[in-house]
Amino acid sequence: MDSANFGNLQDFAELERAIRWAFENSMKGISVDCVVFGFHDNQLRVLCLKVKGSDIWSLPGGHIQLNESVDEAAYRILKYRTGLDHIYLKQFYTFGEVNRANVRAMVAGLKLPFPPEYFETRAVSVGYYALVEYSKVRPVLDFMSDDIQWIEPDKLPSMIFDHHEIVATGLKSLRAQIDHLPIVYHLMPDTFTMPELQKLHEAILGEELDRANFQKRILSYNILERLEERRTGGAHKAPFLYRFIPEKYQEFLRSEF
Amino acid sequence: MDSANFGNLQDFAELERAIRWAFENSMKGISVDCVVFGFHDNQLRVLCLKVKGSDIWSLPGGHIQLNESVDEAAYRILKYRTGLDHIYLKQFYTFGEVNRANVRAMVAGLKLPFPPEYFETRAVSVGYYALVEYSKVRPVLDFMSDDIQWIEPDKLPSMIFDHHEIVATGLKSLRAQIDHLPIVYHLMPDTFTMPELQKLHEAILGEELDRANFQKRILSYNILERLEERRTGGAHKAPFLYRFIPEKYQEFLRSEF
DNA sequence: TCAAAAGTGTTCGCGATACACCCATGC
DNA sequence: GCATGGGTGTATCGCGAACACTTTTGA
Repeated sequence: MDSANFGNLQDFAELERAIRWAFENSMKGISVDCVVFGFHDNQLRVLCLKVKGSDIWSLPGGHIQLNESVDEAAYRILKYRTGLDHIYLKQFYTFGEVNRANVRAMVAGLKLPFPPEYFETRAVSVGYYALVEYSKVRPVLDFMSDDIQWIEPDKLPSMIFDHHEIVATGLKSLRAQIDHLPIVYHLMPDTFTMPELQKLHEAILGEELDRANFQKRILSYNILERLEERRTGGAHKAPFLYRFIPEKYQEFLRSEF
Repeated sequence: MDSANFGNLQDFAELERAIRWAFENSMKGISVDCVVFGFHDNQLRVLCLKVKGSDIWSLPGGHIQLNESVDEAAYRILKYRTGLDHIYLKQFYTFGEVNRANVRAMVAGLKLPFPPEYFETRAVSVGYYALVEYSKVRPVLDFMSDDIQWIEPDKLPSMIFDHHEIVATGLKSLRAQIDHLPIVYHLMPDTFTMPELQKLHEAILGEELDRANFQKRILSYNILERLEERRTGGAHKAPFLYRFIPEKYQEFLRSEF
């Protein structure tokens, strides 16, 4: 085994080996938590895991292995949870309150075959937010989680530790970014219409935008290609389909800094 | 002893006790590093420590005690180094590359009376930047440092680990902040002239600003009080003295968000 | 034919920029 | 008096907000 992966474990012995491996090959007292944003039904949503045998939910997260950077840990955890590579990922804040995450207290009643030292009484967590295309994600459960859902940030259920605050802070960072960077193309399917893109921006910002001005602003970035096709089916004028041009996007980023 | 403090130690035995105490009462594998900005001689400067017995410099930093948050650790370290309380402090990034900080390798030749486990082969560091008033700081040396200097960010000497990158990233964050927040009042003395404030902004941004427009923009924030006095002595019209009004500043912050 | 929604053009106002002009001070 | 630099006013430009008008589509 060369990476912490608790999925598809055949039996308890194998699970125990995996946990032991993770303990021995990970940094202590520090972890990574990810706010994974997706867009579905005109709503911005966050990927949440239900902690097995409880009504508490958590964000996908995990420890940092000794042989990987913090960024790499975030990528690995996301690949494990979503099946996606090359995700847009951004570190936004590190959470370090003394009592924010007492794992040892949390697992105390579970009668696990490990000494208490395996679990931390305190951990600092580096928060990342990810932008993923909802339809491409195949959420993965494991021995710690018995449900996984896309939930709107303002309708979160009871969350473990300070994960509620982590989502709030991550959303704030995303909002601050979107004002001057068209990063949201990571959240859209390959082709989309201008009204669809506008709905995404509105969902992130939590406010309505002017149609005409939105269109002009986005097109002025010169990172979109208008296709010949249109999206038919609505009882109205068929909107054009657009596609992001990654090379132009890179060019735009360079011109900004 | 209730906090890590290596200053004014009477003898080696006491120093040894202090190090042992810090080892036993601190989180492992994680630390805090601070980019302390000051303004002097019309130059933005960063507080740097020279590592004892070497030509390598470092930023003020340290470990996080078990009973304090990461923010509190940063405040404690800064108070220890500068003597200042109530410093403006902002977390800006967490540095987590695998090989960024191998303390064990660094101290290997020093023949210290501690087993290797006392020193980390890997540490993640949470970066903070601080804004302080140069003239009020009384820099403090200790057993790890034999010089302390205010150095311009683009004239840094050889720095330990990735501290060069930490300064660069911190400066970038400060620049991004200053565009829409007049936070720099923490860097100025109680009273100052408009040209002096402009020099500070120019030093941070690395570019010249228009005098008239700068004045109008700053005054439009309504956080400055113009005093009756003027700064005399120059071979030219005597400029007005100004003072920041903390209450108005707080009011401005609230109106922005 | 009509309602709904997309596409496009025009106007307005504010804020940033550039720059002009006057004022005070030491040499 | 004059060079230097501070204080203030004004013209202009660009961008975003607001909104009107046209076009297309399914029902």
